[in-house]
Amino acid sequence: MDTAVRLHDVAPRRSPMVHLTPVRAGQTSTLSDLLHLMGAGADAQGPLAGTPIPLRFLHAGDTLFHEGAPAEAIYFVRAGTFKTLRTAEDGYEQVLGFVGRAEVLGFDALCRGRHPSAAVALEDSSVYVVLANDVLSLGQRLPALDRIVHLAVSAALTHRGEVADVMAAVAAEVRLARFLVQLSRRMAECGQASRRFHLRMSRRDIASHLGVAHETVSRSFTALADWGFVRVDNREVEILDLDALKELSRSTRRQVDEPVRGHALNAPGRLDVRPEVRANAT
Amino acid sequence: MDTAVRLHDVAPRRSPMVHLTPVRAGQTSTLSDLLHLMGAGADAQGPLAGTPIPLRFLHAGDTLFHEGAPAEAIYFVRAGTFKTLRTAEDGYEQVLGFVGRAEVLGFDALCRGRHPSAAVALEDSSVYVVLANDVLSLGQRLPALDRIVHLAVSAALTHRGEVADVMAAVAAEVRLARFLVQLSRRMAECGQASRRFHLRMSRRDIASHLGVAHETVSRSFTALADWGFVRVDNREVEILDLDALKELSRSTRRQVDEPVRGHALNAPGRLDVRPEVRANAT
DNA sequence: CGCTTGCTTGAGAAATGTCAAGTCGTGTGG
DNA sequence: CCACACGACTTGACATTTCTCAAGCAAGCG
Repeated sequence: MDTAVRLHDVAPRRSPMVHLTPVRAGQTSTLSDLLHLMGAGADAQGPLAGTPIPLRFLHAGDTLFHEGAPAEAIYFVRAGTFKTLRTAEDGYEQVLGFVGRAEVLGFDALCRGRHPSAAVALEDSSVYVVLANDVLSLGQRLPALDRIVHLAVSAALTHRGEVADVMAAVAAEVRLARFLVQLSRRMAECGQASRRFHLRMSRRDIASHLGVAHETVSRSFTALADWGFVRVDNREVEILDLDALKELSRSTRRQVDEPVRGHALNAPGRLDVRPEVRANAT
Repeated sequence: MDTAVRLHDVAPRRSPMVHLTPVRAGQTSTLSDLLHLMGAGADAQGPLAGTPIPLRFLHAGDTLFHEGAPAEAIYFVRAGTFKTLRTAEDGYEQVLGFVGRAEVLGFDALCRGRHPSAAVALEDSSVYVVLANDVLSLGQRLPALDRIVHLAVSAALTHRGEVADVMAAVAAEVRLARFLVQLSRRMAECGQASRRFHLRMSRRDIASHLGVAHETVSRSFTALADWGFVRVDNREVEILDLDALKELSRSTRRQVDEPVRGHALNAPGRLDVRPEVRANAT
């Protein structure tokens, strides 16, 4: 009770305007800066290192690119967070995922020439803009760029694969648990606090991403909090028991037949791990 | 009734051993062949065009690479079909997607050095093997290779984005409809028959991919057939009314608030479009 | 010929979707 | 500075759907 401060004032309400290399809107940065961001600082040498790379600044809610827009460029997130989404005819927004620092955006547009999904900033953000044509031509002359593109895209592909895991869980609390564990891990990878963080996205966005109704997300948050796994205050989340959260996220759809030739010790429904859970619900 | 032949004997039960450049198991092909497969035949010139590219042949059920295996290479599907999946601790297989001809496999392993997912052949198949190291080095010397890698990966990213759409639908029939529409479109893109085809995957695989129980997939198939949208015989599927199927797949989770500023003409639940549906169920 | 695997169908229980109401916080405008 | 409106979030109650368990059928294989 005393270890944790009031969750309210932990994170700034808006755009924690990160302090990086002092660059202002409209100003361009260099290829060297981009390589540094992507962790390829060692390769940031050579004659092309000074090649200017445009920056683009966005405010919370701004759209980086719309669904269906022509593929002009790919983007590397320098600061901030984005959501990628597809909008159905009736206006329903299907959130495909959330993208943060040092991740790539818009690469999926290359194959068809148009963006299959849109990207919207969830907070004040900035991105490096690499024109679609330059991706190949620059990459040919500077292997380091080619390399970071490969790595970033590979990571994006991995990340989108994890979406299926999140959406496949039967119970809504499991989906949320998986989402939080994933988020926590990604925060840690970015060098940020992984036990307590500020959700940049709304409940509705999370709901869409998990494939459930937003009311269910609310209820699931409450459930996780009741079980003592997390502490939630609006968009402020503190993970109290990461192990329990991971254990919960291991709950899978029961594999009906083919009882895992060998040991069947972990076969029974994982959901019963926490009897209190369903018991309290009664 | 007479237009359609008996569905049984339409497609071969096993491996329709495509007749391409006559290559036998163990034999290696050339970079030029790979470029041709990927639709970059025009660029299949130059001194490196003769660079040997190993081929690998797999039987139905064979594993191309396991989850967690070191990233040794990426693969381009020359013939056949694969499923990519992640296996949970209790043995549940989460199917991430299905990959066919001219598509890339294993690229998501580059960023971490290990395959985050496994790939299993659903029929007798063959793939071009490009070693992880060669992806960069060869790509540097041969822009055409770099290009097809970019395009193929972009397509893979797009494809994984569509998985969310499939899994997000509320009703199971809608998920199946979206899956079938997607499959039909991809078949067409490969130059194959898009109105009638043979499912290479089991009901269980489909179920995992859609995020529902396999019994529900069965019921959904029956439902689609009852409505006259498709005709199903085991794994043989014939699409009778593609428009209806597309219409059904447009059903989205109802967008509760923010009634799409402007026109709300298409707001009401799409599911009521087919009254017979729920009516017959009673 | 029996076995295994894949698929279908049925029935009950449990979970979520949906609709509805109400709280809270924020930004706007008087 | 305050009142107000608006959006985000929470919680409740009910209908609906799916999950789960079970049984049965058909086909392929040893």
